[in-house]
Amino acid sequence: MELYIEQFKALGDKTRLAIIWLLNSVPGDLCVCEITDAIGESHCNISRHLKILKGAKLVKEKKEGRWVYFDLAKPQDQVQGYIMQALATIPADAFLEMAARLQLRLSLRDGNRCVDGVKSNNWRRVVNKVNGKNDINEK
Amino acid sequence: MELYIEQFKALGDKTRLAIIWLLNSVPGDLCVCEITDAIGESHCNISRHLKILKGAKLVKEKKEGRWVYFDLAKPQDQVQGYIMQALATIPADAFLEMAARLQLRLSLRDGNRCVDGVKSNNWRRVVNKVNGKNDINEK
DNA sequence: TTCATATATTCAAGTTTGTGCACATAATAT
DNA sequence: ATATTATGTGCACAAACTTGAATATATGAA
Repeated sequence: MELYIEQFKALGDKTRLAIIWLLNSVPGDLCVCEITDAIGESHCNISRHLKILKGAKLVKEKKEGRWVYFDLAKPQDQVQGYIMQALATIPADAFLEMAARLQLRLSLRDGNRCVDGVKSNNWRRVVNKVNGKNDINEK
Repeated sequence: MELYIEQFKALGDKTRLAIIWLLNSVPGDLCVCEITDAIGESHCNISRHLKILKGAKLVKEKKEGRWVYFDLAKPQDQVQGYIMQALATIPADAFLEMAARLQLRLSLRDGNRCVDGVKSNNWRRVVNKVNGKNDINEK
């Protein structure tokens, strides 16, 4: 019961729902800095939100040296199973720009692993290149 | 998107989750005062929580004179469908006492409609009678 | 070792939320 | 009309939440 409340509370936030949606949009896991650049918020904020999601057992983390990868957690019971299904069903409408930024960010990976920190030079370069063609990531 | 956030936020509260559970535990609808007596909080608080749930389109209301009945809302899309399924799956464990109070409260109905206000004399009477036998509703 | 970097945490605002109290509204009864 | 009753709302305040800035931790590189 307490866990359900914690889970619903964790999901009642724009940034955290965005994180969940990002994790649903890829087959594997995502690095903290990839999530940060895709959403475009400060890294400390993303870190905090990830901690809340982890506390609610909605995501699980895997450490690889300095990098920390997050993925959706396996449902602990039937209730959470339905919650995860609901989350997987959320349409892309409100997340199109963010989804494009994530794909761009994932193109920087090497051997399917993240090799760029938050707001790296590589990231700035590809963003600028894409911005020259269309207005992705434009405010 | 905003609606999903509002729905998750609405569900991230102990009292509101209790209200949803009560509505799931009966085939029909429930009167405000029945919900209030079953949960055992102040009527104004229950009223406010119901307003929040209604704003999130999780419950719908039906007015009958002075009495206002609430019921679970029909899902507006597939996401809410899964959310409602999750809610319907929440186990009774944490709500046993409350469920017993609701059944007792519903026994006061006349013609399947509520005829007693919050903390009525009838309610006090049946609660005292039951308390004489076991410790339901005991603090 | 020292430095750089990915991530986490502490602190201090500012904001939101939950609740008790009193009062307001609306519908019924007398 | 007045009284009663079921429900809703405004106010005030405490608790919880969100966030930016700075700082800390931890891992790897040189």
